[in-house]
Amino acid sequence: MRTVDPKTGAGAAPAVVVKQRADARRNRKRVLDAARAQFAEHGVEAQIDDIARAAGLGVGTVYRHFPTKDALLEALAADRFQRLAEWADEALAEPDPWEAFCHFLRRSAELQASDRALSKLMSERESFQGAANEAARLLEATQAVVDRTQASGELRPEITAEDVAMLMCGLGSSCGPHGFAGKHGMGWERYLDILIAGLRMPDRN
Amino acid sequence: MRTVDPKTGAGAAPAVVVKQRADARRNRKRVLDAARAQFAEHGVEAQIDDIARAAGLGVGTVYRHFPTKDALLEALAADRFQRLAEWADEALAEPDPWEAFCHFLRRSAELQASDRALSKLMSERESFQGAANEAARLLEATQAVVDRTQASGELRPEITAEDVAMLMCGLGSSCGPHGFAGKHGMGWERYLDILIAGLRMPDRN
DNA sequence: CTATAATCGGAACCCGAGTTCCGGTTTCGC
DNA sequence: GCGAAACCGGAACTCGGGTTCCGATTATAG
Repeated sequence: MRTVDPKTGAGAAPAVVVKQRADARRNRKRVLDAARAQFAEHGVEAQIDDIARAAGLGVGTVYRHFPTKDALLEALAADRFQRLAEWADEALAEPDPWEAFCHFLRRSAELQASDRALSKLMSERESFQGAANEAARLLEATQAVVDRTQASGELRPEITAEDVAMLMCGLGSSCGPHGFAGKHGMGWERYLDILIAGLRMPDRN
Repeated sequence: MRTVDPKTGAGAAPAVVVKQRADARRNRKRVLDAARAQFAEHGVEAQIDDIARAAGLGVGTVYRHFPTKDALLEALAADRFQRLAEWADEALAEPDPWEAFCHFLRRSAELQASDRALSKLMSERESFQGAANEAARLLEATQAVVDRTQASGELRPEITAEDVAMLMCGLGSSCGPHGFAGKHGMGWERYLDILIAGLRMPDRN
């Protein structure tokens, strides 16, 4: 029987998964779900043991599916990037460019602020080895939204997708549950409002 | 001989330091300097051993002056907060309120972006036990600058000192040497420009 | 100069968290 | 059903990094 290299399987492409036992597939999902929750709540310092317990499994099982803590993190990151990229695509389909742009930012901000680990990963990790493709795709999709909004004359022309990513990273770190804003009972909305005002063409504000 | 409780001595108030041997005083400063450099470069995960080596001292010496890694971090944080607060005070003395406000932000941003540990501390730490006073003073001083700038009609009226702090925390995490911006070769200037535009009264942009 | 106490250095200790290992269990093709 | 191949659980291992300890060293009072 051909087995799947866990390293590859842990990445994103669900393409070549060959013949995995039913319980294994089920448990992989459990691990992923538990890990997402734990990382979101405790940040990257969430412990594998806790993830395993939350998933109702042993640590060994976690490690069989994801050879390393980093691999697990990357798998989740890839997931997130993918979702964000989808949202960017959806924004392209909305009628009003500026509205779409804001909506995209709003959804992203909400996601970022609710997940302590993700923002840290995005703003701190040296590279997203396992999620590099997804990250690139997200940036691309974001650029499309930026371009469209600029074409409508509502967004400053010098803004790039990288700027948006950078700003959203900042939002994640300072508005997350353990960030400065979180500690002072402020929401990410304030941050986003200021940011959006800064991005918009001066004559439209 | 009355000895100084290291815990107290490690804080900020240099008031009651009674009779410390000259070499001890000298070494304390060395530790502080080395720690500042190491933390700035490597973030909070800089190691005590490395700090000691950089200071040309043994680890024991470091621990005699600062009973814990956290205490050391707090001492440095207090320092930083104090400097920032001074800058805020200086801003109050500059003639043009808006210029002064921007200058203050610019200096702060530069400091934040150059120090990996500081921004993490500010945006992530549960509480600044040892630096709580300094943090409060900084917030107060910042509020004064904000008030003055708002009075001049150049800064949006709903902005608070907390907003400014939150935004600068975000800048620190995403524009530091290891943040998103740093990895993409972007500077903190872009971030700050957008931010300032978002803070300014719409009719002045 | 000498005594004494503060200070220094760094090897050793400790502990937490990621990772490995292997006997027992479950699934699936025949 | 049956047996082999996967898979599971969780105790045990490893290792890095903060912290402690104590004999050697050095500064200061008298």
